[in-house]
This record gives sequence, C-alpha cells and structure tokens, in this order.
Amino acid sequence: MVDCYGMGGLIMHMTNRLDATFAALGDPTRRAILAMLLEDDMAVTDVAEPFEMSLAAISKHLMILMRAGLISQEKRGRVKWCKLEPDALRDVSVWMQGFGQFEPVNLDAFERFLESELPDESQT
Amino acid sequence: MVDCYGMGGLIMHMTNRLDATFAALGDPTRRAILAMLLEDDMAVTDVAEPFEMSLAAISKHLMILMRAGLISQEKRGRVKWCKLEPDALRDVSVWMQGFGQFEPVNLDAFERFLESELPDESQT
DNA sequence: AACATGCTTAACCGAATGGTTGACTGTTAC
DNA sequence: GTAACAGTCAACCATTCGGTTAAGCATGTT
Repeated sequence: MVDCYGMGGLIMHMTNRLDATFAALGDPTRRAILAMLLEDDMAVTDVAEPFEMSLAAISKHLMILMRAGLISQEKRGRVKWCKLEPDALRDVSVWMQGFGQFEPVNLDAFERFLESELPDESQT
Repeated sequence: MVDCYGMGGLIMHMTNRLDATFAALGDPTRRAILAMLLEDDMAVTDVAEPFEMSLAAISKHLMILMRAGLISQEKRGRVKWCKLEPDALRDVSVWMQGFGQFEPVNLDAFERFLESELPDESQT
C-alpha cells in the first residue's frame, strides 16, 4: 500500500482526524445533534429526547462526535454535559477552502439548513 | 422515526446530498483523488496509477465522488476524463460556516494538507 | 438500605463500505 | 478482423456502521 501519510505518522494522524471529522458529519442524526448543541449545551438524555431512537444509539453518536473532536463532554454529578467544539471544523475548513472560493457566508441558507435539520422543529 | 426532513422531500434531498458529500469526503483515497484533480483534469487510468489498488476500486471511488457531485466525468473516445466540481462543496461550506468563524483562509496549511495527501509525493 | 436516574457497555443484527478478481463492453490501433 | 487498451459490472469477502435490547455502573434521593 502506498504510504499516503508520510512523516512518520504525524500526517497520518492529521489525515485520520480529517477522516473522523468528515465521517462524523456524514450522518444526519449527528449533524442534527450539532445543530441542537449550537443553541446550548445539553445533557445526553436531553440530546436524545427528540429522536425516536434509543439512548444507547445517541450515546454512540456522541462518542463518534467526541472522537472527531466536534464536541466535548463533561460529567457533573450524574449528568454528562455535551458542548459543541467548533474548532474541530477548522481543519475541515482549511482543507475545503483550497477547492475554490465559495460565496460569502450565506446566513439565510444556513438558517434553512438548521431548521431543516433540527428534528424537533420539523414535525410542526 | 422522526421526520427530520420535512417539506415533502425537498429538504430530504438536500440532506441526502449533504450526507453523500460528507461521506465522500470521509475517505482519504477520495480526498487524495480530489487533490490530484485540483491540479488538472485526469483520465480514470491516470487517477488510479499512483494508488496500489485495483482500477475497479478507483472506478468505484470516482462513482461515489460523481454521485456526491464533487467531480464530473466526460467520455471522449475511449478515455473518460475526470474534472473537479468544487461547487458541490458550497452546501457543505454553508453548513459549516454556521458553526463559528474560522480563521481566514490559511493557504500554507492547505498546501501542507495537499502535499500530505498526494499519494505520489509522500514516498520520496 | 433501597430505589430511581443518567449513561455506557456488551452482544447481537442487517445493511452498507471498501476492497478483490474475472468477465465483459466499447474504442482505437495494426 | 484481431489485438490491445480504457473502463465498468458482477459476484464475492471481511469489516464497519447504525441500530436494537439487556445488563451494569455511578450518582442522587428518600
């Protein structure tokens, strides 16, 4: 196999992180979770509430988001709080920006994305 | 299952496209292919050359990039040319930009990414 | 102590992913 | 026409993924 990584694993680490981040973002449930956390930090149970899916499944999704660095979790008492870590998107952003000049940030379009992906607002 | 999509499938279509794009970007081989195509259009065989992987495998990767809209393919004679379509990243960019202000485009960092992910340059 | 809450882990399942090889279809060259 | 080239398709395989249920572990509450 070609060594796509080089530099004795350093680049590989960066590449793996990019893999993890993109893969984490490739699931609509996980993007919805991120959109929810954009509004406020949340406990695991509250994150799970709007989804018709077991708590264990959400717990797995949160683990994937954690390993991708997209969120952090902090246990206070028996509640584990989830916090968005938007910095993890910087590498992704850097990688993407090389592929062209995108139109200046379109907040309207983003609002539509957010609304469409927030599961508890889409059934009204 | 919660209807995460709404609006009679329109949003679902957008969501699916976002899924497809992120998923396509989640594989290092495919990102390397995109980086190669950033330099120039290439025939399928030439895309496959630096990878130690069958032509059929590369053909599949290219199909995935096609369906994600990240590349286009045009057959001229018996050779199929692959062309980068950076516009497909716009939706992804819009989605991402909502999560925070990233530092202004860091071209140096991007160059490093590119070099690290070009498979035929990493073994020198 | 006993119980309820918050969350993770383990075992399992079906479907999707990423790769292989081999046969096949077009297209060009001789 | 025949041979070589460019690429896809089909069948297969191992692994991963996204979900389930059930059990288990901490932490609070009474």
